Amino acid sequence: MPTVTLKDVAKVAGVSYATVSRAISGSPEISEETRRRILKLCKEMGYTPNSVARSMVKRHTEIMGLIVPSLNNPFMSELTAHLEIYARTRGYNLMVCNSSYDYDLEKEVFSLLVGRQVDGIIMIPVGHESYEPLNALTSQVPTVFISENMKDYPENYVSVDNHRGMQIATEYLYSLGHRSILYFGARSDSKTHQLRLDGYLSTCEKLSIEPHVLRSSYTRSSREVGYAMGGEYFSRPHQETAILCAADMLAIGVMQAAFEAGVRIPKDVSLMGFDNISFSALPQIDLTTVNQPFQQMAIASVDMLLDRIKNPRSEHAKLILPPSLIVRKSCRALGK
Amino acid sequence: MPTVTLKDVAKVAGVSYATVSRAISGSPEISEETRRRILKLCKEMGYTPNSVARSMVKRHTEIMGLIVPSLNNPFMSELTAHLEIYARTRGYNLMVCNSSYDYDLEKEVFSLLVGRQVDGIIMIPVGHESYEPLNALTSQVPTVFISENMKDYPENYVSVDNHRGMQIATEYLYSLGHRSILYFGARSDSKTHQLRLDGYLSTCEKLSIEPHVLRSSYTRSSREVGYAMGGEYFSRPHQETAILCAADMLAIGVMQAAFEAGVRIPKDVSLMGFDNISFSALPQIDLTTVNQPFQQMAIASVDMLLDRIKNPRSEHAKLILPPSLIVRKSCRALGK
DNA sequence: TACAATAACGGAAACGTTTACAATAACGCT
DNA sequence: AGCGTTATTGTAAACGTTTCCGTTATTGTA
Repeated sequence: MPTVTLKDVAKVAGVSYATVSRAISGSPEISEETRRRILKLCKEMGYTPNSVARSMVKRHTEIMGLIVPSLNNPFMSELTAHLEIYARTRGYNLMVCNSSYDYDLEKEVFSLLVGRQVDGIIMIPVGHESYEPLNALTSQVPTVFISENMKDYPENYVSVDNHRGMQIATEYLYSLGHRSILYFGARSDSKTHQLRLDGYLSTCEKLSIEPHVLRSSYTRSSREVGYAMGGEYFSRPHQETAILCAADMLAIGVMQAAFEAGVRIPKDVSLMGFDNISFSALPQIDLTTVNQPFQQMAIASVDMLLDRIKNPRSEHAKLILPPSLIVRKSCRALGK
Repeated sequence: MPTVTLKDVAKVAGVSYATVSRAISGSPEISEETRRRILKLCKEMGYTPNSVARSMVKRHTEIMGLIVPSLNNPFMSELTAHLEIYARTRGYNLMVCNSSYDYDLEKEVFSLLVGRQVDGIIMIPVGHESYEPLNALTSQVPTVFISENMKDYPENYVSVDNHRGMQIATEYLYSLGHRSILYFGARSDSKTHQLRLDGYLSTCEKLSIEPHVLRSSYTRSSREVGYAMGGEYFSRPHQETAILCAADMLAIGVMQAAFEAGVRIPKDVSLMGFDNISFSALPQIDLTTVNQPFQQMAIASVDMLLDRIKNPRSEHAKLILPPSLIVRKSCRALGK
């Protein structure tokens, strides 16, 4: 409890505390002999540098803020794990905040984090129509988004190629013989979902098949939403042979609704997701989906942020990672 | 980028910066008039208090450290979410670290966090035989564990009553007519798993049925481990009518193995888990299990930590929350 | 009117570091 | 011997707050 400081060490070492500081910081302007002596003393006295004091003078904290809408969603938590682990290898700790899918809360925690003097912020934004209101915030501290961003407000972000991903998915379904494909999406106020929808729509056009879109009034792609949408859909007459969901969680909810409605997957209807969260690999779920390269995204995000911290005045950066198809058992080929 | 400080505000307000400080901190020794004037000015100038500087003089950071073995496990991530949200309502931010189930890494990040001057640490420990090696660490900063702790080294912790939970589970299976119950557990070097096993064992004895225990050589209760254990089990002759798993993730893995081995749940064998992670409610899984009250545990943990921060010299505290039975569809009653 | 009490504010120290600058010592060179 | 270098160390300022203490102005009281 009685924390030992630089001064304490200096006192018993009989040197000035600048010397002690130099010993620990690995400064060259100190003799090897005294360095060893002091380092040994530090160990003995149980000295740990106070990084708050250090941050005070160095003007940076070596802390990154992370804002996520939720941690219950495996997509977020898996990403968070990668983020934290990689950031730590680069000497940064993560201060994590839930925005709970709340737009105001998101802004609030953002400000909170800049007050905390984080060196930068990584943010998985809740769905926004526009990023404009965030600009006042992001000008305060280097920020990178994980997810697409509005074109009219270029910012730094890394993302999977959502448009391409849905194209891949749609084409896959088409190649299986499906001509009537229903798209299940959340409300499109998020750029991510807009791009996914566009990917589907444009591919339909290219393939000359008619698009069918069902969009939830909710903005979140949760299991509950998928369950509700699926329930309603299956309770009415329907003729689509495949359902393409904007997110795995949605698909898992749909699967649940299908199960309860007695429609079998993939026998009666094929089902695809997007994200490739770990649970979609469960044999009971076994969802064919589009992969997001989580770890790559995490690494790219912190690298990008690091870059912007070093070089805040640089051009806005973006990195769009390629998605890939993960074939499992939730889709079947249509006999003619 | 040119951050505005107290002094800047003071300068344009024409007061000393002590006055500005008083205005924001809500000190009584300032006139309402100047306070309003200064607060308005702060808004205009976009001043945000530097909490690093504040921490420097106040000697606390209002930051809690959180150490978890993993975030991929829904048990951890759900808990983490609750922890963060509740801590924030109490004015604390969370610095999250993965120990990656690595004993040495756990100690390393612990030290890292105390260097960061966190006011306290909440820790979900990787399984330990003994907490003794941690004592050197926990003496440095108030710590509360989530999970049972060694009896010989009393520490602060909150936990679900693991013993009682397994007792409930075993009795439930018994009440369904099962007399031959297999216990699937991870290697027992964690107190949690020890207590769960004991709960099973003692209940077997009470009920006069013979216990059957299969323990993994791995310490983690992951889906992969459950899958491997289940695969091996189902590939040999077996006669147990029910399998009781030490954790939901384990059970989900077993379920996968059962599926592939052609054994149907609950028709051929009943299956129970422990934890009640959100995914166990999926209709495709629908696992009967024992509930851990996540939110209660989260709230209790930060309250307990807050308490110890205020009062470091107090008695060690512990809180054991009652588990409850969650009946779903993975167990069936045995006809005689 | 004089004086004590109080309200409002300013000055300055302190928190534990880093670092620019100054100081000293040791050394090599001419 | 004197001087410039260099290596090593010390001194002190700075980072942005909070807070103790002192000062001034204002008010109330006798």
